[in-house]
Amino acid sequence: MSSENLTTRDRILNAAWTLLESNPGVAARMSDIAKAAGVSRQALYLHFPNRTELFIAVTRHQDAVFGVQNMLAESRAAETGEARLQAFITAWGNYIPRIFGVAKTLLVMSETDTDAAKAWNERMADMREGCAAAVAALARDGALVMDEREATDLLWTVLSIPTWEHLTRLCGWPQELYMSEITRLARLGLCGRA
Amino acid sequence: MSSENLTTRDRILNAAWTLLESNPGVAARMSDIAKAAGVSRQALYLHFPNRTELFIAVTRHQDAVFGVQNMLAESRAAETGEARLQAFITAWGNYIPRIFGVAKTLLVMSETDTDAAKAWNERMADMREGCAAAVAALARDGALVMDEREATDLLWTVLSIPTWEHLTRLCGWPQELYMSEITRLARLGLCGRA
DNA sequence: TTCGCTTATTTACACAGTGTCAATTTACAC
DNA sequence: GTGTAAATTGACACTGTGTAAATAAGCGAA
Repeated sequence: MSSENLTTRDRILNAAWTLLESNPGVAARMSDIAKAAGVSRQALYLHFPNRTELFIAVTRHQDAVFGVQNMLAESRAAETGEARLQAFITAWGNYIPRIFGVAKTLLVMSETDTDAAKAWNERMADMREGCAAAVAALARDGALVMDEREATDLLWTVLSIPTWEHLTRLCGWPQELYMSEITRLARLGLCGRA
Repeated sequence: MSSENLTTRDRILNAAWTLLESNPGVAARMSDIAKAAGVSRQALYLHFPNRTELFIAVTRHQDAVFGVQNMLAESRAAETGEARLQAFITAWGNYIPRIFGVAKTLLVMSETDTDAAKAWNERMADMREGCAAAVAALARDGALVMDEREATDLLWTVLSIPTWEHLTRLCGWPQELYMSEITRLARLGLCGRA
């Protein structure tokens, strides 16, 4: 997080990012973000209308920095349905830990803040698209043992952020174990075999 | 929710229960609870030290009213591991919708409130006991295709409240579909066959 | 240099909601 | 009646968000 030669806006985004990541689910205070960015609290409001919009901007910033689109390109290129499922799980499953802190905060805020909910839902709808595409590819191959719509819902749920949090944070699973078990579970659930 | 002939404490608990259930995840305001209970806001502090403790008391109240213990008795009585798993999933899976509103609120508060987190974790630890017992019964029967500890974690996650919320609230699955698919997924994941 | 524009700072304040306190009332038991 | 517990009333401190106004600093253009 080099803070030289950055616009004030970017320094604010980086400060918020760091704070959210260091305390997932807890909405950092505007004054703390300002202090971390080396800026007055009021300056935050010069760049973002309110705290929620600032946090939403951080998620967009993350997506831009990480290049989500490239990330999912491999998944789209896969030949068979099974390969596509595998690629999608790999891409998304390894993306979660990078965005977890900010995402969790937005998820918690969604409960009480409609703007946060809207941004969160859009993000999750995008993710669901990826699930639907993988499921459709499986169906095309005749590998799907259940209804396509329900299969998408199931995959969407198995790959959800709360599921990742439960297994890695609560159960203490290392990321590799999460990946292998989630992959096994998804294959079993959708195709009836691992 | 008959409100006659009840102690003030119980009227407060019922009012909080109703409010939390009607808006899951949103911590009702003390003034709203007081109004709903037909009592002054300050009266709440005569019976509960603070809002968190009030909400925790509501969950205990729910457990008492519903009789969780009886609920799990059938599960404990089952002969085979498969029967035990089935009974546990049935009992817990059908318990979730009854407690969801309050539980969700406590879960959200857990993020920022250590007392709420403590109460929530204890509750979830109890639930995990049930998972562990079912898994142990499966292992005794030689029906388990994976490590016992990991199997417990997996079942615990599949049966978690966020998973229920995702499938029934976000995906719109009716409770019956949730029950059948979760049962299938658990059997597949733990035993390798449905 | 000076003007004008943009950006940021400082200080102040309104507002919501929790939790605390003290004084007072209500109601019931003895 | 008197005493005691439960509840009410009204006030206040505290935290944190968002708004507002006045001021300062930097910078390009005339």
